[in-house]
Amino acid sequence: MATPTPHTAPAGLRERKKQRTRDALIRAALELFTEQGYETTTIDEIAEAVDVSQRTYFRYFANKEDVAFAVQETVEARFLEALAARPAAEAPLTALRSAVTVAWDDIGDAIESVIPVELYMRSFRMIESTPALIAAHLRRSSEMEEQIARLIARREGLDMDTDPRPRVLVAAFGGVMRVAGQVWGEGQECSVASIRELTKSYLDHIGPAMEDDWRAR
Amino acid sequence: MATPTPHTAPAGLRERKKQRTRDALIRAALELFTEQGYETTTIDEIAEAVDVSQRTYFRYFANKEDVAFAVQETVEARFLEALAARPAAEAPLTALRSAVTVAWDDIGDAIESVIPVELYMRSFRMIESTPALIAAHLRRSSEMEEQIARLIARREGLDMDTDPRPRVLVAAFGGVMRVAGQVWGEGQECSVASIRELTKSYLDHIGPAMEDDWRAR
DNA sequence: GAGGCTAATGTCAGCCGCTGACAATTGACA
DNA sequence: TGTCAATTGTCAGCGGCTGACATTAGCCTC
Repeated sequence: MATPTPHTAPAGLRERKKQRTRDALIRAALELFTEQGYETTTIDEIAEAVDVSQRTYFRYFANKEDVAFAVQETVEARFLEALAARPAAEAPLTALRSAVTVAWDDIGDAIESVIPVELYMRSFRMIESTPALIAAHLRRSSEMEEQIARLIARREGLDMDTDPRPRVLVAAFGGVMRVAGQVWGEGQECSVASIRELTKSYLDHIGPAMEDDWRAR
Repeated sequence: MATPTPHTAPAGLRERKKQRTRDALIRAALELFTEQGYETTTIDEIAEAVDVSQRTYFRYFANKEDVAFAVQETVEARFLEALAARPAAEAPLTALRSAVTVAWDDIGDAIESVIPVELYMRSFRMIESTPALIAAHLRRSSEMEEQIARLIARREGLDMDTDPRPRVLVAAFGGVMRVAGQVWGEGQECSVASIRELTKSYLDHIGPAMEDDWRAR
């Protein structure tokens, strides 16, 4: 049995060329977005920077927003893999926490193969300060949470349609992840290690946050 | 001292006319959106139905999405008022729960003064099945949650920048509210009372959902 | 109640995101 | 090398959205 999902480089010249165009579009778009702003950047500019037609851009990305989340997509895929690999004995929240911790190690390389981490971080900030991208980000996150909740429900042998607990837990988890991302984006330390540690410590607050009387202690 | 916020009818003819145009645009838009779909409806159609120019539409609403959330806006305002009025002695989650319960009673009338509740419900379903509107809905919700978290933090005398608990609790609260809205939209019972009860019972799950071992029941 | 003021509206031109259709180019494979 | 299929470019066009300017219509004063 080989690796669950290879993450390998493609074979043919045609395929490699496509990959290069795609990566170039991502780099150019993020560079332009972070430098002059998302709204003021046009698709024509992105396409021109990579020397392809506007129509070609839309053959790689369905819309203007998508290119901003292309890297995030791989990050999320890695996390889902890591979560699915957690032992069934772990409690739900523990499994989520462990999966995040484990996944971040692989993720760094996956990001760096397309863009420098520093650009990834800048685009993070850009997303959080652009209303249209915030909306897209949240929608993506909620789809992600739906998948995660399904996974958790299956682990625990629960029916998501009648038991709201998977969704509720995952909603809290997702919220914490989002906040962690924001704080990381605003900070100075742009290493992958720093966001991993930030996430871990924030996740430790999920339990205590639900107590009734916060003023006691 | 008068009522905290009047919700009264405006005075001048000019003002009343504006209000009527606005309401007519909302009604026409929701009717068209729910009947033939959001994407396939054009602003020109909405404007024509109310017999105004397309440009006028954009003087009332900043974009195509906004008109779909016009009613929701009043709903949210009522909730915030209700929350601010809760006694300081209540625990955070209790205050949220009580505010929701109290607010729904006023909200029914506020909705009905613009559109029939049945249309409100249909538009709810429409929003949840339209990707672009889901994104907008989530962004609005997250802004709402930010406000709520701020309110909660102030009640408890906490600093939101250092203490993540307000955000985490409100994230869970917001998630549950969203799920309750979805379930209500998909159901048959389109009364305001039904969504109020649904919300109440769902909120009761927030505490238990955070336990470590769900299989211990 | 006539006239001036200002807010609301209509009209027009134009940018940009996005799509379908068709032609031109280029890698793949016999 | 020649055929086939995939990728790309070009073009036309729709719909969301905006600025600019002219027109209309409520408001307020004398």
